[in-house]
Amino acid sequence: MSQIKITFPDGSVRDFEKGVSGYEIAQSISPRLAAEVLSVSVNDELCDLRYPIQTDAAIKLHKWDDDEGKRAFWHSSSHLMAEALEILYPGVKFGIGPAIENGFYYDIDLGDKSIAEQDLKKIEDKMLELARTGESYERKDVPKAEALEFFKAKGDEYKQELISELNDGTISFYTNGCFTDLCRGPHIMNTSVIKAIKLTSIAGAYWRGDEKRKQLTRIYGITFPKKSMLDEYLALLEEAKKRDHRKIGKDLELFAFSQKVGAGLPLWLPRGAALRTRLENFLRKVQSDFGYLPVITPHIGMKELYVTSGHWAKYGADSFRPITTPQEGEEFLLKPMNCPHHCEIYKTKPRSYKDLPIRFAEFGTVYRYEQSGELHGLTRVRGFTQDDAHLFVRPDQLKDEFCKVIDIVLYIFKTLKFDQYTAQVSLRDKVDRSKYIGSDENWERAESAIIESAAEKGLKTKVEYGEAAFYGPKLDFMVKDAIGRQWQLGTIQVDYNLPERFGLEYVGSDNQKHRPIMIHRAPFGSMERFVAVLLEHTAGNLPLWLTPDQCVVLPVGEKYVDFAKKVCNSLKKCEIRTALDDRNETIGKRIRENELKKMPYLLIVGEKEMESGCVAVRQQGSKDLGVMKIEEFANLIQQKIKEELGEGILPS
RNA sequence: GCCGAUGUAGCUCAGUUGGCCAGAGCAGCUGAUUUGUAAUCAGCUGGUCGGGGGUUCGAAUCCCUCCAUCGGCUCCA
Repeated sequence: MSQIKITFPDGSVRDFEKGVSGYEIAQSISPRLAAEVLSVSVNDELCDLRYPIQTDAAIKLHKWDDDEGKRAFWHSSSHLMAEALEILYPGVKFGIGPAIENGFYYDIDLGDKSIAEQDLKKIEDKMLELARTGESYERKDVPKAEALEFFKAKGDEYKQELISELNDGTISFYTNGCFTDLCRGPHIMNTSVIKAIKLTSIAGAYWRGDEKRKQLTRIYGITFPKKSMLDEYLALLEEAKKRDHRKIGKDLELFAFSQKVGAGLPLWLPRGAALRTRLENFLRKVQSDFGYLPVITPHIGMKELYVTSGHWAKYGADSFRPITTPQEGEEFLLKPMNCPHHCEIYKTKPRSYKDLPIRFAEFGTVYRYEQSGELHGLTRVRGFTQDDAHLFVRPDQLKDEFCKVIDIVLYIFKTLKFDQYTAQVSLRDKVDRSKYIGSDENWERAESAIIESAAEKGLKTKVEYGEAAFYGPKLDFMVKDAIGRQWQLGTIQVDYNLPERFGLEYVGSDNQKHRPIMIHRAPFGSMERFVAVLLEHTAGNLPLWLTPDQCVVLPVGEKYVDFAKKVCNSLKKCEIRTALDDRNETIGKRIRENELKKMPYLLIVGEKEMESGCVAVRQQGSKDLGVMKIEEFANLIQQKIKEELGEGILPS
């Protein structure tokens, strides 16, 4: 009997019989591990636990705690759901059914039947019933012809399409109970470990993500090896809902929407407007230090402007319709972006190489007719304000300027404690180049400028193809919301195309005309989306420098109102945003309400405080900081704000 | 735009199978109370049940349609 050497993640090596499976290895270590293990990596390749290992190998056993373990568990759960569906809806056809970040889904075609949310319980029950029988997941390698034949006989054209794109010899089937699926695997050993099941939602999803093809029914679900884990997960979702910026925005009176004004057109309420203005001023200061020149441009522009920029051809049909005038044939567009206006500012006079880089900045409000189903709170709206700027640079300045923009984005993220961001390099689609304008040569220059700048700044980036803007590649900064959805915030783009289309020029030291390169950039992305994500991150407990009110003074009773007013005035003199709550309510009620409004500090004043010229300080979240002099409290706030804002940033 | 769901007072929600003038708590208003660290008491006001159309003797409740919102898909200059 020949032996093979198995290396474990800790570096230890043990001998096993040739053909040993991951499951048997787990068993040899401990029965408990064998019970918990879900999949195995053999030489970094994910495998079934039953897979016989024939040569020396490094292995890693995956349990629930590993992403790989969860994936096998959820992927197997999607097959279990498919089996239940096949039993409950005979003749159902299957698209794809992968594991996702939280759970799994399966895309199905029910023909002329349909499925509604109330049917999910029935499917869950069937799944549980099947899971309890402990069906095993059996793998079988299948020749392509046989695989095609199988799904042809079954009448499932989706699987046939998938198989037709695979190479013969790489095709495998998995069977659990009466359900057999085309699948690469790996899967868990059997269904008995699936103890808790929740089918979460139904959605339409286009076959292969193509809106021109048939829409299938997608069923989302999640499963767990323990009932208590499902309960915890559901509780977590409930918690996340409390952080939803739409709820916080309403509760704290930051913004609102009105059907009459129109969907996706946010109304900033006084407290929200104050918050947003502070964010804008924060960035204005940084930009001023970095040599940006504020400009202001109108909210509309001639249609011709966008024909020149190429936006009309690309987006015209799906935009707000042009505005007409009493003048025959005259058409204006609500501006969907600021770049063309800024190009025209660049062109107001001849530019020398000595003038560059030129950086025009504007908090520019733009309007885009987003699809109705896409609107979402403040994160996806039809009217929003970009913290926009366009940098016109010489080729030799491109990388340095790009890096300085990265510095600004990272400074903002650091100040607001966004430490969980992804830097995404958004490039052209590898195959389909038809949706982009400009020469390959310019695109390649732009793409390498981004990649090199990101590398120079030591950014860990993820490259995504097909995510570029139509006129150029981007470096996008993505941040997640309360329930894990990714949103693009900051964006930096290199553009050789618009300068060409607008005929932008500068005179070089050689007295010849040259074309500048444009950098489009918006570190927040948009004020709306940034505020939304900020609210979800902080659960509405904004940093002190941003909150509408920093503290509120609560006189214990009528006799102390005058003193409370004095306290307010002294704090206002120290530029501390102070509110007074002298309503005829009990102190307990006023404390409760101000806590719910997320007021950072409550200053309670009564007899003792009045005599000693002090305030009793209570920090949001029931923390008693004791009694202190008014100046002492003012210092505390000012100190805290300094800490929040840090050292600031200047160009290096 | 597509699939699924939801829409009752400013907010959170009752109103199960169609049937007397549509309810509660909070908020608001009036009055009493003048308060020491998360809800003082009493009274009052407030809704063409998302809009429109239909079925019916009768509609918040059933049907159609439009709008908005929520979860996805597609899209995102």
